[in-house]
Amino acid sequence: MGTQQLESVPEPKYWHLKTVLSEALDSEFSVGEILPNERDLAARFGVARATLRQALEQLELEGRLQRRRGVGTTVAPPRVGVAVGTEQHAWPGGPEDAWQPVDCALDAPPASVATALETAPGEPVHIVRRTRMTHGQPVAAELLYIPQSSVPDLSGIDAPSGAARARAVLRELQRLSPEGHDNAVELGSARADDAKELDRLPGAPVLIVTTRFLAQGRTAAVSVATYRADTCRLTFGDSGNVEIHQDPQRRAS
Amino acid sequence: MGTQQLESVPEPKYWHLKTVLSEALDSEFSVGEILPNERDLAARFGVARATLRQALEQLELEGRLQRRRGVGTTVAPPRVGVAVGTEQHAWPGGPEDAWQPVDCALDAPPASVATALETAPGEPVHIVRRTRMTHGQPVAAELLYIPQSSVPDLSGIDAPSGAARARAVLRELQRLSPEGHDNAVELGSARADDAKELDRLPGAPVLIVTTRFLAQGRTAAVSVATYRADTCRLTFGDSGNVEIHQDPQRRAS
DNA sequence: GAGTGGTCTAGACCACCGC
DNA sequence: CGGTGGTCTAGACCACTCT
Repeated sequence: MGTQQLESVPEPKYWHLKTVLSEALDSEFSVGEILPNERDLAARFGVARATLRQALEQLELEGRLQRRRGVGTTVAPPRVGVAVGTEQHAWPGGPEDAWQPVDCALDAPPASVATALETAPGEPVHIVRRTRMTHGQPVAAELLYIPQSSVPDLSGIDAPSGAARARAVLRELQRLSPEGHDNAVELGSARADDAKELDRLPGAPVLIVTTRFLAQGRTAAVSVATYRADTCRLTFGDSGNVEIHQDPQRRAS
Repeated sequence: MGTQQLESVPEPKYWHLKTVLSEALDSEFSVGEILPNERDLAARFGVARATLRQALEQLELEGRLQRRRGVGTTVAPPRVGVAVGTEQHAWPGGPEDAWQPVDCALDAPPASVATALETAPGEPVHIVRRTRMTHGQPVAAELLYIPQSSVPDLSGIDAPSGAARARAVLRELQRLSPEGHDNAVELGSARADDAKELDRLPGAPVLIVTTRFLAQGRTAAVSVATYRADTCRLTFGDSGNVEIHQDPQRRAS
């Protein structure tokens, strides 16, 4: 055997590519800059386009790149921190609520939500659609499930649907006395309708935050929010509003 | 043109495939069951293997499937809920700590961690490696960064490294009075070493939980934990230990 | 050794964007 | 209309696991 084994543990090409590109991004590119197109990049590295794309996909997953069909691949800005589970998000419709109501309907929720709400399967509940913006960009789409028993005094509302009715439902929900909430975070892929609102393609990776809102000893509402995984870092501030900004003289009073 | 357009809005094949497979998983398969191999499945649906794999990848991302090289594709069990940011995880080395110390070293942390710890760039800190198990399976790997100033009385410890030293460092860390902590969650891909510990391939999707532990008005330690995104659902219990178990007679005293 | 999923190639065409 | 990323094909070989 005159040939020599170049790598005893050969790492995949796309993995090596990803490393090389990642270092190039750090040193030779700045945020917003446009990369060469995929065909050129593939040729430059001597690999098939599919292999290059595998590397780009991972870098996009990690929030390093942003790719848009018909436009090109750009260097992504650092992920934005989005507060979840604090006052900002504490109770739907509250004064510091970061969500914008979009629509409202009355329909049967998914089985898993019905279980959490302790409603009968197929029993219709209020479904409020909301979106959340940060820095002018949509970062999350939400479905808020509110059983009719949580907002009993809704008879006087004339708006049958739309944002006006959504606001009315949230206002009624405010009358309950909050007893807390809990969250769960998991990875998912964007449904077609969420993808549209988030300005992404269907199937894009998203962080799904499920929140149960508690009042009067039971679950008063359930929220299923899908956040763009490429651009968002979800923050859970359990220790007050601690800022990371460099401000060495800052001190609690 | 005698041909007829089958779909005026043609959704991608892999997307349709994913839907069909997802429904089949619900109705015709049970947890742990082995699916036909990729070549057979692709032939059965009349698509290339790469296209089928695109659908399988998404289903794996959503936690519906589990694929293992050399073995096959199986139906995944529901994601396990993993408590983060509660007493279970509150302070490293505490009585209800879910983590197992593995190793300990003294080295310079990444720049971002150094900033959070307010240490000089390049200044070595204790780096404790830990793993977290649930139901006998590894679900997370962690690097805990502890500045030397947080554990000043470590001179009497003889173990220079290894799990014994890790436990000693954690014990010293316990002497500080905790003032809280905050978390951030984002999507990432597994580094080679983490992937090995998590029994996954490098690049597998992971949920990265960054935790700052506060004591004496400063950041006493920083934890960077990578959770398997396919099998884990991270839970943040902000409302006490509310159980989901059906127990209608349960009531707070 | 047989069978599985993982990687890689060299093409092709499509959907979308901006000019 | 030209250029971009997104989808898809039909192969090939490799790394791994199990028997």
